[in-house]
Amino acid sequence: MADINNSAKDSAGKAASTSDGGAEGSAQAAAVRAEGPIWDIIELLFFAYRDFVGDPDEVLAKYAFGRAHHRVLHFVNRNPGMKVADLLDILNITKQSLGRVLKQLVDQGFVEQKEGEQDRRQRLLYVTAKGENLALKLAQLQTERIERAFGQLGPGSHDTARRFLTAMIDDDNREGVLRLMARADRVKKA
Amino acid sequence: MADINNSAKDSAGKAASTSDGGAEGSAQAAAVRAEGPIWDIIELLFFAYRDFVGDPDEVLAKYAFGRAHHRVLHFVNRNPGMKVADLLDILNITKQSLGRVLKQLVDQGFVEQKEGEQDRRQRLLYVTAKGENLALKLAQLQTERIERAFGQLGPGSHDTARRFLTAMIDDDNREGVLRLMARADRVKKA
DNA sequence: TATTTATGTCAGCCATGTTGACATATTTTG
DNA sequence: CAAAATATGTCAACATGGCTGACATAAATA
Repeated sequence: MADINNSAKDSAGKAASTSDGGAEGSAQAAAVRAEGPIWDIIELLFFAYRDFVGDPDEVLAKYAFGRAHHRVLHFVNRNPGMKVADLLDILNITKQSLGRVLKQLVDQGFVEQKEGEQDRRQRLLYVTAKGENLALKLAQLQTERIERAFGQLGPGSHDTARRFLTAMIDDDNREGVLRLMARADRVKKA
Repeated sequence: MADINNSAKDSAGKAASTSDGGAEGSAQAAAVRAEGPIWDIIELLFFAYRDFVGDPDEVLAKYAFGRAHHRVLHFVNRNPGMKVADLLDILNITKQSLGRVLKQLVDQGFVEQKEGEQDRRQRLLYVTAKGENLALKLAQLQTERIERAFGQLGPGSHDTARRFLTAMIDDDNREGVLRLMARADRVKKA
């Protein structure tokens, strides 16, 4: 409630919404809406994401790294042995852009590249111990925020958050993302 | 900048309270987890947000605008009559950075500035009809994605998404954001 | 052998963030 | 009222991290 559905209904105050009358939830989603932007989610995504990615910034600054380094470090840590081309696909940037930050990470000993065994053209990417350390430190900051959020919400919030975010991904990309994540978990376990 | 206040402490859920027995919520979050990053949410936030902000890009490109323009246009549309200083606070950028994109939006007739009535130093910001048009077009794209997501999830998903995202905002920023959003809704209705 | 593939690199452009210094008009204050 | 504070704008310079285009190299593959 709070906003949208210009249906003249009021909403006023009521900040974080407590339990809310359950009735309108379904009616609103299926029938009532259908007109006017969903301002609350649009704006909350902006603010939530801003704070979420803001956490690691101070730490990164100490290494003279930016968010680009963070993204690279994150995915290499999560997918050890990945190809440069895979990383490019995930990040959706050009190899020139990647090259810059990757070179810094390699030069400073956070990431290393190993020649592929079957295909020696490949430079498979791995984090060093130092790199894993930093990746974990950054992930921990973000995890604390997520846990604070889950702590404020009820049980099952992890699952609903995951389902919501998953549904927000491009239809023709969702499977790929989920496969990537599943594979990362598998590899990490080994 | 921006920065957080983290500190791993605080969790006492207030503000978003769940309505039901909060006991298990906190127990689960505090006791059961407590080790290892929450990789899935971290990564899903990355991918979901990437697709979410990616939608408007094509449209913006037609006007030779970028995401910076989008953000300005969005908040001015949502908060007509806001001061430049307010916008700077929300966007968390310098006035020089804002100045560039704002000037373009004004020059091209998407935003206009009016002298404040009580305080004539202020340049209050308003979208023009043209500006509102574009803002709505962009918001509509994002709304469609959100609706697709809600359609895939059950009823009540709007509410749970809102609560999750709200809880992800900095503790010492949440109230301000909610106040801003509530005020925007009020003004729009008038 | 010829071609394609995986990767890297040089050079330069663009968008958008930053700092610092300063200008101008207006409001507030001592 | 004069002085200080405030709201905004602007000039100049710089950093980061995107981009394109062109080209180089080694290795796999046809």
